Amino acid sequence: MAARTGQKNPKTSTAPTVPNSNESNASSETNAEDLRKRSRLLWETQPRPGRGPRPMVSREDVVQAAISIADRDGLAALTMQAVAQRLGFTTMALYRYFPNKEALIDASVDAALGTPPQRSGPREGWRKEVTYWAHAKRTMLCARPWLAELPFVAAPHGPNWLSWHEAFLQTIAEAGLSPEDKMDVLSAVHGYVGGSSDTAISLARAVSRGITFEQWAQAVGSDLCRAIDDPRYPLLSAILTSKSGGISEQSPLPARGGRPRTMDESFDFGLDRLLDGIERYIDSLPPANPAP
Amino acid sequence: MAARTGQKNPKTSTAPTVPNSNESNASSETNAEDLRKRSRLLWETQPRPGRGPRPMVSREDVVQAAISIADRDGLAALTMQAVAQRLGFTTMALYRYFPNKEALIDASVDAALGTPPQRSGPREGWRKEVTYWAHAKRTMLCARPWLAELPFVAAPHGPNWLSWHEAFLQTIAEAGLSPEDKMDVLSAVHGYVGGSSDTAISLARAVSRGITFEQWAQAVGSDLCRAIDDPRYPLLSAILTSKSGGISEQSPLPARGGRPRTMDESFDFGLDRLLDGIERYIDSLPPANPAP
DNA sequence: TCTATTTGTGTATAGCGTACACAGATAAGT
DNA sequence: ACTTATCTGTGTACGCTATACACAAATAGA
Repeated sequence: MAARTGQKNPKTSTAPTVPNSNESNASSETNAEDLRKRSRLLWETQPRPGRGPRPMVSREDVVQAAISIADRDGLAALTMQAVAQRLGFTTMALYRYFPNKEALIDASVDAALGTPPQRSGPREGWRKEVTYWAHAKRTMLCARPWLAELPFVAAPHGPNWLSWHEAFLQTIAEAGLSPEDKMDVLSAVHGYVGGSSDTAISLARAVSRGITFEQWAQAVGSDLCRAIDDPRYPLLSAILTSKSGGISEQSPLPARGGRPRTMDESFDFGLDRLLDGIERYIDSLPPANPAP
Repeated sequence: MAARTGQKNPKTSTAPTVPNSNESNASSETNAEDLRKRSRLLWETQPRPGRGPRPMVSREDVVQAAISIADRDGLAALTMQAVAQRLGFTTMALYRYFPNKEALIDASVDAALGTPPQRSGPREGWRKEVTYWAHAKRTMLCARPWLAELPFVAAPHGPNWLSWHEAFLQTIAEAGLSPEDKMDVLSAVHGYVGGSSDTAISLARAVSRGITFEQWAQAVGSDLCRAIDDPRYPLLSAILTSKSGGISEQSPLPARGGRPRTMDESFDFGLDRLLDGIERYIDSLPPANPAP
């Protein structure tokens, strides 16, 4: 139901070129309507064609082709022509499956997110479960570094995106938080994981393009090291010269305790701090009614 | 010094089209060299021309033109032609200032970051100082939502980027952390702020394009609300139906305490948890030698 | 069987980043 | 002052992108 809108020629809603005025690009309501349309395309499945010839592939196949291109060569290589070629199609044939590239990418992103790994063993405490979730998410992001490259922002949230949220809510289901606090804890961890994985993602992408770890580390490190002896950055300079002068083998800087912290350990350090704070908050809550 | 490399025609290092093989796109070492070149362009100032006519504008002017375009119309509007037109130039004239668009964007990003606001009053505790820093960073990101739109990742870190790091190190200078821990605390807060500002940034961009808060909230909320009554998302569904069935006026969900939490308050909630955890870590450290 | 509808194709277009050659302007060396 | 090497901005051109549009073949309901 609600499959056919009656309108014949929807006149794709991308910016209509506006040849006269290049100042007013906010087409008043069109943009908000756009968001709704994108979301609809992600969620609704078209109700079976009817009359014409069978499509040669499924939308799922198109998405898989797009993903495998992005996986191999990065987001820049993900062009309509590349996808079409991989499917043995003309470029324009793709527009029978998705109305534009944005819609194809929306679908590819959600498919690429995948679903979080199913925890099968016995349930452990919320803290361990959250840590598993965070690691799984980070691993997923690093496995598909092109997701972080997306220039399309505020993409609609598809089924898989929601499934990651659902999985997180499972991890803290028994922690005794209010519904609102659950959502805010989710936002906090979700935000931390996304934001703190940038470096690891950048490394993953570099490696997937044939750059060695050493080359990457040297490039990133040499940026930082420009601070050394620059009077604008006395504290940074002091830290960088305090032990090893630059990026060490494993991580930007060694940790207290002698052994250098790896990049993953730095991530876990921050995650542990955040979870410490959440734990303290949970402990501070009045013990409500401890039902079962 | 080190200004002229002697090489005449550097033969710009973008992918050389590779007409025969479209499989090997990792030009072995070229990519790592690229990173270095980008960094150099960001940091080194060309040593004054010599012989020819005076440039009509400065590199700074070009960057300002680029920023004002992105500020007004978003990253997609930032084209070489638009920048040139705003300066009264031909498109190709820009290539006398920056070797390619990527370099112009690198410079624009760093300039757009700006420097963190100078704290003039008396120094307060590290925790308050870190909070100020986080708010300043979040405000800056929301003021320039196109920064989050950047498809170019792993951009080199310029002077302003470092200045934000330096400012953070000031906030925790007296907290008694080891150099390594300082860097990891910095990474954690930096990551949290960046990752947790996504929603606010998305809103800022929508608003700057003429979408009202209500329209935006409805679009984002309706995505979430697809979870309701979907058997795949029982927990999410329960939360969404527990109080207000969707996104409220202020924030995704109301907070415990009756009044709904605003989006900014949700951000602060997560930040406070993280800082609680950091505080606990600091308190757990052996008191070393309390010098002054 | 007829016919409405849909698929994949072919062709065309506007806009993008940018390579290249050139004319005029400028300063260094004479 | 004159020459000349060098740098600036311009004009033109190219390949690539997303995608609008018209069409032929294929299919299913009438």
